[in-house]
Amino acid sequence: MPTIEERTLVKPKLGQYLESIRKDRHMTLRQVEEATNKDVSNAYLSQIEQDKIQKPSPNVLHALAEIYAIDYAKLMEMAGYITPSKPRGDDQRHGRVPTFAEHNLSSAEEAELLEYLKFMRSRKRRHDET
Amino acid sequence: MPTIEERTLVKPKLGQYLESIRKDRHMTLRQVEEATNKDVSNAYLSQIEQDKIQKPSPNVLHALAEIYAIDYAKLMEMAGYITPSKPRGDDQRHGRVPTFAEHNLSSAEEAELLEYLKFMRSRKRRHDET
DNA sequence: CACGCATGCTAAGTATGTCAAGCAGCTACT
DNA sequence: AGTAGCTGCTTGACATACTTAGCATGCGTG
Repeated sequence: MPTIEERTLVKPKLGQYLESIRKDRHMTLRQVEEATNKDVSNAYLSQIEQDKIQKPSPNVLHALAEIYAIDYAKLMEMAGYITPSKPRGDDQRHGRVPTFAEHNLSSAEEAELLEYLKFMRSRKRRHDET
Repeated sequence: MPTIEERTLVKPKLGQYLESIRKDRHMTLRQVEEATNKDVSNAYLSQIEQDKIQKPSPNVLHALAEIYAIDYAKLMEMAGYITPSKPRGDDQRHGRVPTFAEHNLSSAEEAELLEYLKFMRSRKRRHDET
């Protein structure tokens, strides 16, 4: 299936945008490579700027956003990712306050509890529901 | 300096988490595949749940977040992506929405989990083992 | 001129996300 | 027995992000 009218949907390309930003900051490809601590190699950045890479990974975009001091989410959008873009101040949907919220679960504990929950439920086949 | 030991740090894995959510929603791999309009194949979801995929693409995570009605940013974070909402600094006690909020725990399950948490912590006081 | 050497770029390779197809186990029904 | 339908899972192939080494051009020096 041909995608719907690619031509009319041509948005500002990620590559061009990134190149213009870099030029604006008066940086070379290798300077950016350095500045990002090799997170983005000069060769790779070149490919990105020429739109040879369709979707650079979010982490790469983040590195670039940081050193250029531009908006990470904007880059994500340009790259075709769906941005979380929810500064959602609104809280949980169900009024039920999660019991484990106050328990300061460490990540490891959380993992273990999840495991145990899985075990519990797998063992419970018979009478589900309350 | 990092307060916790990174090597033994076991975060709740993305796969484990996704599997528990799917089970909680009483869905099969293929149902999810259908629900996401084939954005996520059942085969691939299986691999994700078994942590055979290290970083599923954001778009895949978004599809899953949508049908499970869970937080996209949380999945992104779990997958190791940097989210626009800065997680700056080392936080081992992730402050975000608690994992168990999405699991529709029955009170019986809640009680049992609490008990198990108590047990875990009493056991860990002396020995911390994987 | 030649000799660096910095800049942007490319070619070829590696790593890994993703899918189509298919397999093993299980349940149920005739 | 079969056998049909789900279930989760694996495999083999492909697409593409990403790397490493190197190229070509320019731009200065001695």
